[in-house]
Amino acid sequence: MPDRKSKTTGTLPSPIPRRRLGVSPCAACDVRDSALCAALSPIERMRFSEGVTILTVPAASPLIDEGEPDLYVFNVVEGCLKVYKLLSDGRRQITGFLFPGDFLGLVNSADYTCSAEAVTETRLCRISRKQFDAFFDTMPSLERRLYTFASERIAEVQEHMLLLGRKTAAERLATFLSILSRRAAEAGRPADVIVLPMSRDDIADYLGLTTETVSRTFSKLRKAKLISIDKDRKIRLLDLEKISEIAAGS
Amino acid sequence: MPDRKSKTTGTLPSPIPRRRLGVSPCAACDVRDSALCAALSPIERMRFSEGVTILTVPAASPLIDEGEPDLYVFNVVEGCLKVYKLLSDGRRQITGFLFPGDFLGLVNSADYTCSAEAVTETRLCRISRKQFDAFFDTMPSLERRLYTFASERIAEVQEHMLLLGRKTAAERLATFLSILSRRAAEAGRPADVIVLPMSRDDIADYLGLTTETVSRTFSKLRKAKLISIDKDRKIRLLDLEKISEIAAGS
DNA sequence: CGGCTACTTGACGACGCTCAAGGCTTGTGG
DNA sequence: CCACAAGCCTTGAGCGTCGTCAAGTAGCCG
Repeated sequence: MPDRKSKTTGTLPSPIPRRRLGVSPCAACDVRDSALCAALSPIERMRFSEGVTILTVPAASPLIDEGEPDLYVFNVVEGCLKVYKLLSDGRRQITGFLFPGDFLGLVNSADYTCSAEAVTETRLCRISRKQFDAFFDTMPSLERRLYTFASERIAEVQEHMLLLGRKTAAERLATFLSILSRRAAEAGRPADVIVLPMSRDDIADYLGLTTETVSRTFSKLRKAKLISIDKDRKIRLLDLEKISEIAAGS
Repeated sequence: MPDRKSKTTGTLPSPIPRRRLGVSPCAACDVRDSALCAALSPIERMRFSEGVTILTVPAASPLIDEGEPDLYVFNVVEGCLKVYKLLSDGRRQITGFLFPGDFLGLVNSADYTCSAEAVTETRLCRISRKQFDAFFDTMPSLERRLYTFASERIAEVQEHMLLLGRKTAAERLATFLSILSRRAAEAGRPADVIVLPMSRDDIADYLGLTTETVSRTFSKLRKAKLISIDKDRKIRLLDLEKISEIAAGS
């Protein structure tokens, strides 16, 4: 317990200074208009921000472990997280990757139902579950938005269940690339260039495959001239339409 | 569209008479204390019930189709539904089975994101999405409970993603049996006897397997003396502990 | 009784996994 | 600046689990 705590919260550098200055950390937040907090009025956001701590988690560091008490919820401000479940023998299923604007804490139970770990260095804003829940009573718009997030999340995981249960390796990877392409476009970046922050291992555990199969399938897509693979895990989508078709099950 | 409507709502027998009698259909509802409606006060329930229609869907009849406008939400009163997604070539993933007390409509988007079909003859209470949403504004407890349902649902599908992505056939089936056993116990029935309302095909599409594999795996569990298979899809769990162990990944 | 559907079982094959080796990049220390 | 180690990724060979195809059985209903 003590060493775990040092691992998860060991690197909280700047938040207190910021608050001491009387400036809400939310004021300069990059994701405040897309994240959960977009539901808050300026005054509400001010109140909200009093409970908020900004923390930075280095790449490959654990943030939460399944089974631990659900003490905090998080907004991702910058970077990338992976959320996953483990079997006792080490088999792992990554249930999702979280990017800026995403909320970690939709499942509200006594203990965390998943583990989470930083993929790249990740900046988060954190608030205690207790405080967060308390805001509900006075801010119905927050609860509404939280429900909207949960609803969208359920739609997403339904798609992912279809992928895991019924799609081939090529279809899975094509789906993965399509999703990231769409997210890139939504973030205002080009839809045909994708930077993968995560390793082949992570992709495999997200898609229910092995590293080797992911690697082979990348090669297959490359040889079919559907993608090109640059340095630094950068993928160029050469035929977005065809990739979408494969993703949908040809 | 017209013929679909006749299929989904073609068998609506009793609701209007009931309302005419001035008796809320909720008054005699079997699931009103476990379903979403448990969040409502008697007065609220009265108001709520004015918008409610009870309908009965025969076994194997479609209720909603993915892509159709999201016009209604449902509570299952009696029976069993399957909710699923299809690929264009017919591959199917059942994302869940719904039983009495379960809510159909957690995903709130313009169109249905899944199809649903009755497994056995199913009694449902239906309300228009529009009316349902309108209740939120005046009944915060309803929204709170809806969020609770969504939260629990997300926890469930995370488990199911682990199953689909990482578990073996035997582990999947053992997990399925464990879940149904727990539900039976929660409903006050013995935990070691399970009646499967759904076909082997449905189980296969829920677990990401084929009928044949499901059948073979049932046989394997039977030969290992972990279960016995009676008539009428009745399964006796002979070693609940061992089944749970297998479900968890041995 | 015949036909239908659901389920079971067998034989075979394929897709993806396991095991293994090798290449490439990155960081570190001599 | 280079040598070396450690990861990460790729590729190959062989295997196994589960899918496919097919036949057979059992229960149900007209």
